[in-house]
Parts: sequence; C-alpha cells; structure tokens
Amino acid sequence: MGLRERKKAETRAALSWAAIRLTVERGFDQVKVEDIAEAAGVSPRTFNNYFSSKAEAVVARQFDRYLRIAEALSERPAEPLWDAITHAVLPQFGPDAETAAHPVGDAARWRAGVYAMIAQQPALQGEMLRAGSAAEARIAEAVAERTGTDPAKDLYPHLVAAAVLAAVNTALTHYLRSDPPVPVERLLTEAITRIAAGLPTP
Amino acid sequence: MGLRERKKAETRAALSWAAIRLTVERGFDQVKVEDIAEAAGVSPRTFNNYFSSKAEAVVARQFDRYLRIAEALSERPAEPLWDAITHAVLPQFGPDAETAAHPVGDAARWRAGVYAMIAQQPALQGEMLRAGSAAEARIAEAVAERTGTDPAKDLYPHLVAAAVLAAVNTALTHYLRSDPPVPVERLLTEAITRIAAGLPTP
DNA sequence: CGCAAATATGCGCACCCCGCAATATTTGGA
DNA sequence: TCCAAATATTGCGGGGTGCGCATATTTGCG
Repeated sequence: MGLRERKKAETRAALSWAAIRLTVERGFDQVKVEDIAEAAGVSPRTFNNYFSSKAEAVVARQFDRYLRIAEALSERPAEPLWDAITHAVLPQFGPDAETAAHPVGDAARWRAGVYAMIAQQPALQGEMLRAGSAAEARIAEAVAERTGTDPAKDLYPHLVAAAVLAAVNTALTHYLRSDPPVPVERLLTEAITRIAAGLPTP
Repeated sequence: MGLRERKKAETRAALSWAAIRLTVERGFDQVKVEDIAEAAGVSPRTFNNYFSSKAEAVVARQFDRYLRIAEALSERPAEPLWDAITHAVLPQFGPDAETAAHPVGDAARWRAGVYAMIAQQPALQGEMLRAGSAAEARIAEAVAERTGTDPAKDLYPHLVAAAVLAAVNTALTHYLRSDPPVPVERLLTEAITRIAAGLPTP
C-alpha cells in the first residue's frame, strides 16, 4: 500500500474518530462540519470528499465493522452455517487496535454517551441502519456461496443476512442500555443462537 | 374525532402522497419541499410542521403500515406466536382504501419507480429503516405481552420484533426487484415461515 | 357570540452538501 | 534525477433544508 492510500485511510479514520468523539461530547447538532474538519486537520471542503454527510462520518466505524463480518464469513472454513456466522461476528466486537489507539477515560460515561447519541438522533439511527443494509449485500453473498443459493433469485441468503444484522443490532442496543453492563459477547451469542433456533417462545 | 384532527390527518396524508408521487415521477432531489407543499395546498413552512424532513414524508405511509402491524398483533386472539405474527403482517400489504383512492395507471411502471426511488436514495433507505426501527418498540411490546417477557429486561421480544421487520423488509425488497412480479403475500409468508423455522439451509 | 387554544403562515438565518476550477502532492517512468 | 500524469486538497459560491420566532387564522367550548 503506497503512501497515498495510507494517508487517505488515516484521514478517513481521523475524521470519523473526531466526528464520534465530538458528537459524544457535545451532541450531534452542536458539532459543525467545520469542527470535525479542524479536529482532523483538513479543510471543511475535504470532509465532504470523504463522507457525504456528517452522519456517515459518525457511523463509518460501525460500517467498517459490518464489512469485516462479511469478509470473515467468507474466510471461515467449512462448518455449519450458524457456527460460521457466530465466529465471524464475535471477534469484530472485541478489543481492537483502533480502540486501543483512542483510550476512553470513563468507560461507563462513554457507553452512556454513545447510547444517547444513537437514541436521540434520527439522522444517526437511519445512517446506522443504512450501514447495516449496505453490508447486507456482502453478507448475503457470503451466505449464498456457503449454502449454494443465488442472491439474485433466492430469498434465503438475504433473509439470513438481514436476520444476522437484526440480531447484532438488537444485541448492541441492549448492551448500550444494560445497567450494570452485560458483556457484549454474551448478548451477541444469545441473539444469534436464538435466531438460529427459530425464536421459540422462552 | 373532531373536524380539527380530521383535517390534520388529511393534510398529513396529502403531503405524504404528494411527496411519494412527485418523487417517483421526477426523482427525490428533483423535488423541492415547495413543490410538495404546493401539491398539497399548504405553505412550505407548514410542511415542516408535519414532517421534519422530505424523506420522512415519503416514508410516512410505510411507517403507518408498520404501526398497524404492531396494533394488529396486539389484537390477535390467543394462538401460537408465529401464527399471530403472520396474520398481523399479511393484511397490511393487501389492497387498502388508501391505495384505492390513488389509482396508479401503469402498475409495473409504478413498481419500478418505487424500487428506483428506494434503491438510489441513501436518505430514503435510512428513513425507511428508521421507520421500521421506530415500530420495533411497539411490536416488541406486543410480543412481550404475548409471551410473558419484559422488553426492559429481556432480549427476546426485541429480537423477535427485529427479526419480523427484517423478514418484511427483505420480502418487500425482493418483491420490488422481482421480474416477473411474485405476489407479495407469498414472499412475506415464505420469509416469516423461514425465520420461524430457524433459517435452516435449504 | 366571543375567548382561549391550537394551527397555519411569513420571514429570516445558520448550516449542509456539492459542483467547479485552481492548486498542491504523490507516483511511476524516461 | 526530474518531469508529466494521476490524484488529493482547497476555496468559492449557490441552491436547499430545517427550524425558531412572531403573527394571523381557525377551531372548540362556555
């Protein structure tokens, strides 16, 4: 990867991180594009070369995570579908390099801030769900390959992809709301297991 | 219901219908709020008293439909959960009074227009998904009541609600894309049945 | 009828997003 | 090494949007 692409990735990450941090601190519409650009050290105009809206920048991290799920699923060995899905999803929500690079002082406060940000901002909710929807196509493709179905003709792969994302979203929302916090991994596992079991009444 | 509320509902419906029709005809960003307001016979400022964005107006019909699913689910008699869900969902996508009031000349052309509108407009995708997400809470409540679970504590009702909406969205998307058209009812039934069966590999 | 509450409208503003064109930077080859 | 092509960044300008606020109009009720 040349210098060019590396710098681009860095700028993108810096913009997204700035957008998230500022939004959690002040609230979504108390942050101007100008602020985000300044925090990332680029011009306001450049911001819109990377993201077509403020909301998109805030959600970029989550979007990348969804894409990694699809990627991981493609690379899983031959195994039962729902095992593969579980193993593709879980690692994406553990501690990663990116998180380590931006330590957060007060974890509880941060969690609450993230929840408020998502819960109270229609624009962010929509963008978050849209990110999932964009990844849906990729995941459906991976599922199709694994099950010998055809995304263009069959409902099945899209249905599985949508169900997986629904499980992930539900688990994450529950996680952000839980007090005291329940481990994400447990919630994700429970959600996926339940879906795979056909959601029988407990 | 007094004259006041009736007129309000009428204005809301007129605005939403105008937004949909104009968007299908010309494309989302070739339509100005001013155009929608004019078509509905109100001032541009009034538009924003009803909807907080253009996208919200376009999606309002779908949003109402989702709410009716939750309502219908609450009112179903005692029966297995997934039977109740199926019976709550299907009727909302049959012919209704509203559709009859606005006959569409060329059905195929209209379907294609609706699909293009959704597929090519990020803002609309997000808003559409958000509408589902808003209804999710209501559906989760109905599920909780039916299964003796607690939305505030349990993952289960939210998971079911999210899965149902995922099924509906997937089926509708598939429907809009299908050529020749497959009946929506069949796709919806298939999607819900599959989810209830735990999505086993076909 | 006449008043209080709810609703519609007009005006103005801050901000967002993008097209365009000029400038700066990186890359790959002569 | 140095230059030209490819690519990125920036400044400028404009069309829209969404909303706060003050005002006019309509509705429901005593």
